[in-house]
Amino acid sequence: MAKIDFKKQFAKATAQAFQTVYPDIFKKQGEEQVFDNEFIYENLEKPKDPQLGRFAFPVFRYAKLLNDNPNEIAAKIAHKNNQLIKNTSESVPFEAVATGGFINAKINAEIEAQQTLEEILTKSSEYGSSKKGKGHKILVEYSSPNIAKPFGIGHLRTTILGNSLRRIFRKLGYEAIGINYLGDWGTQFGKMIVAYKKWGKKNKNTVADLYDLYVKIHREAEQDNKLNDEARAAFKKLEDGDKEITALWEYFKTISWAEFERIYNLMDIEFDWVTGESFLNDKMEQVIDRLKEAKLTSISEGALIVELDDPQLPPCLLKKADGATLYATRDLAGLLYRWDKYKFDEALYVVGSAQAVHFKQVFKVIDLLEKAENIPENNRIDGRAKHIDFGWVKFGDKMMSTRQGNIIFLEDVINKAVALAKEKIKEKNPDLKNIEETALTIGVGAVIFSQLSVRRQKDVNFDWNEVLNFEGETGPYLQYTHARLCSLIRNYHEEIVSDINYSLLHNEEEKRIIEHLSDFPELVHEAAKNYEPNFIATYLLKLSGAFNKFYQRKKEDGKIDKIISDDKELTSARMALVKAVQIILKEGLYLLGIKAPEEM
RNA sequence: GCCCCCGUAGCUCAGUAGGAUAGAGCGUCGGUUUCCUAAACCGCAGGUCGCAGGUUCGAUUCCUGCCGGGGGUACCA
Repeated sequence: MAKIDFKKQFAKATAQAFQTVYPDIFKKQGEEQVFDNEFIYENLEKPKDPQLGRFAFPVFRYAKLLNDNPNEIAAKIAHKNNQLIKNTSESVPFEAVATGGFINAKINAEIEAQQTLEEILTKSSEYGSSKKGKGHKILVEYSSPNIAKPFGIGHLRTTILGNSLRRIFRKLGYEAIGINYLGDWGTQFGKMIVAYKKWGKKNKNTVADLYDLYVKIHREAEQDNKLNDEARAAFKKLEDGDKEITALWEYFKTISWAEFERIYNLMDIEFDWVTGESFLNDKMEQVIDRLKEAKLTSISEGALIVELDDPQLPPCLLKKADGATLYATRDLAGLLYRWDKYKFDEALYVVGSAQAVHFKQVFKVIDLLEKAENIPENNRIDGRAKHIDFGWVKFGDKMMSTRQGNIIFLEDVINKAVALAKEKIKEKNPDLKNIEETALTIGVGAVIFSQLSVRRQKDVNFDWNEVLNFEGETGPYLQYTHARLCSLIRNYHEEIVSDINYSLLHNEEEKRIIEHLSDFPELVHEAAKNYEPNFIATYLLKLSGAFNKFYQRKKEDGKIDKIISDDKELTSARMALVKAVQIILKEGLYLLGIKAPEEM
């Protein structure tokens, strides 16, 4: 059976109906396109109440044009629509129903159920995958913690967002390359070196020790300006390749990376390329030369700058008055390097919104450079690089700031969440085999989900009670639902097949679930288009809610209408649905970076 | 000063390329289990969608102004 695209069929039939009912509409110059099936397809929406139908088309806009009132238009079109569809197909895919000024399409639920479940059970986790991105390269830079600073929850958001985006784009066939761009260079290392020489322990330093030094020197420097001078001098030495200073810097890096790696392993965060700002040390001068040759640079107050022809943007600083480079210089060199190396279609920077101006400057400089060098438009970076910004993580109404020491260590958060998960398991499922591993999965799942349950650009409050809550709209809730589904599959000792009696899945609860399942592919596209993993998080909550409702539905006698019953035909139909939900829930969680336990 | 983001139920958030009575979770109160995992489900209560205009058949959604919160605004990242 060829797959029916209900949406397209409905749009097409509606367009035809318009032309049949109002044959003179084409006499109106310039209005034709609003009656063609593409326009209608694009303007289809979901009815508020799913009982009204699967798609809806509002006709208010036509009232003036057709000189008729919306209710009449909807009624006439719906009527004609039904006539047309009955004449053209054997099995009726949908029924058009006029409600007010809307034409609602009640689609044939049995056909949709069959199409959807057959496809999911056949493709399994590949359902919703596509080849859309085939041949396209997309770089995703995320996490990028700073050496010598602890991995705080401030870095949690970029890490989780980027990791998820990488997986989402891969699902759509893109070659997505995750980049961890470590903050391993810059004047703060001058401060670190001075602090370490003054107060540091000789051995067995942890990141926490280094961080104490970092906070201390920031405080001291506020009182004593000489420290800042010393720090600048130290950083200059580092840039000049001083042996002793470089060894210290390497030492800081080793300590830090050990901690970062431990956290990435705990959280199952993946990268394809781990690099750092220092990687660009020998690549900045050539970029500066290019900019000079393009006559874009100038000296202002002793600093080397690029003036941007935008009154909204301050000039981009390439070199400070003391000759040291800045992070914009490094990002410029980095972007040009990545362009040479990858020829990407898109380069995403998953970085907090505080750096919006910085990225605007960097992208603007690139734009000016490419124009000045007359690079052909199809070979330009311009427009391909994007700042994927996100809001702050606040704690007790304060912004997290590593400089002020107002920070929560991510590892503490994970440890607490895992410990709590362990407690819950012992309380609820003490016989569980791999308690340690499951507790880790759940604890980490809770932490990850806490960052994805809010839209990117909003600030999030870090609230222990919320992160450590495993009930309601949380990661563990989704995981629990998944475990439940797996439990059903275990208890059903027969093979799950898609060759079932689809008419048995006719109740509202089952229909809602199938509708959600059928929406999944489009949803993944939307998430990618908006760089917004939260779409998937919200979707999974709805899917899980719909399933749990079905799972605990009661019969008329007040008892649970069990999925596995003596009615073999019914059970086999329901189990096909169960399996499909399990597949999608697991896949959706994977896209968020969360593991789906089979038992918990 | 200028620029950007945010302002939806007591709290945390969905909903926004305009559309049909604005939805969840947490918290309060009440109910459901001789157990297909109650980390669940059902119900009650809770809203001038910051305020005021404008565009529109229709605005939480778009535009303007204002109020409130946050961020940014050349030698930090």
